[in-house]
Amino acid sequence: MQISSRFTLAVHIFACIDVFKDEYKVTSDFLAGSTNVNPVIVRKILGQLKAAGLVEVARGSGGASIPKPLSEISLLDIYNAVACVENGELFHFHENPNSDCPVGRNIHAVLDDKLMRVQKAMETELSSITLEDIRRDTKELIDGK
Amino acid sequence: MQISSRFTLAVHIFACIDVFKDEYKVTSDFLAGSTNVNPVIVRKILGQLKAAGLVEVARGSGGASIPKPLSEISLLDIYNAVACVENGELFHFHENPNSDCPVGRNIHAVLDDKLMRVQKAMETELSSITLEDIRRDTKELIDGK
DNA sequence: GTTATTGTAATTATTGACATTACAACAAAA
DNA sequence: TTTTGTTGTAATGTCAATAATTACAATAAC
Repeated sequence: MQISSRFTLAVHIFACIDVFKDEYKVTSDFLAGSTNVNPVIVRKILGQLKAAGLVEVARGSGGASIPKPLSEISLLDIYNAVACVENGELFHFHENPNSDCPVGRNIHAVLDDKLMRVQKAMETELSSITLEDIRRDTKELIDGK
Repeated sequence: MQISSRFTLAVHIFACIDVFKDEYKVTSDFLAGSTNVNPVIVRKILGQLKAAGLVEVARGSGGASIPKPLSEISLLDIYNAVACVENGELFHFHENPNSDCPVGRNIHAVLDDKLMRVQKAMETELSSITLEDIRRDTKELIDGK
């Protein structure tokens, strides 16, 4: 299975909020229009980002905003906020290896640290990219430089 | 979503084949016993590993074996063989960003290379671990050192 | 108060994972 | 050559996650 599109959606949402913050009120309907997903899905993602303190959402009056510098929000923050993997574990281990078998009894101990290393490598790379990078590259493309 | 347990299952299967190769005929039923998953699932995984040239399976007479040195089979080889992610793409991108929106039109171009970097970081780490590492650590635990 | 919007529940469709039953194809031993 | 054990594969079922959609109460500004 792939990592849920909630993640790329969330990044798209951040890019929109930043790009359009001065021109429009960036509502869930507006964001649904740009991402082409249902407004309710957008609101769920905004809810998760809000719970992580990464966005502010104006109830009633409407509109989302980003309450801190883009350089302080990494793709890892977003990845964690939208909870793409259960328990934060990238690999799904088969549930009940047979403990009566020498291999089944030890497979977890053998594999766990290695899988963790792989996961950390991925998360480290995610944490090295921030929304400021996204903003810069998006602006460059939009301005057609 | 997490990466399918087919991956950890496959590694478990390799460990079993190696550990028990001299004592038992390692059949799909035997492997099903150690992993605690259905023998048909084991056969499907063995089929994928066989297609990738990572195992040999004796039709009729039964039993699986590993046709090359453990040090030449990496976790990345296994990961690719069992096809845990579609198209080899770790991240599922939302399908139809609105091309009438400056952000929707450019989000792919902005994100693709960054996501690829993250994916490569993970795959590089996977490729640095081989079945020889698994064999060594498994043996150490089984022998109680 | 009217209006626009958010937060959330409920329902549905679709997809992948994994389990399970069943059986033909196959290979080796009796 | 029949018997036995095994593989490969199809068909079916269950379960969980994703995502779309409808509906509506709670909220905030005008």
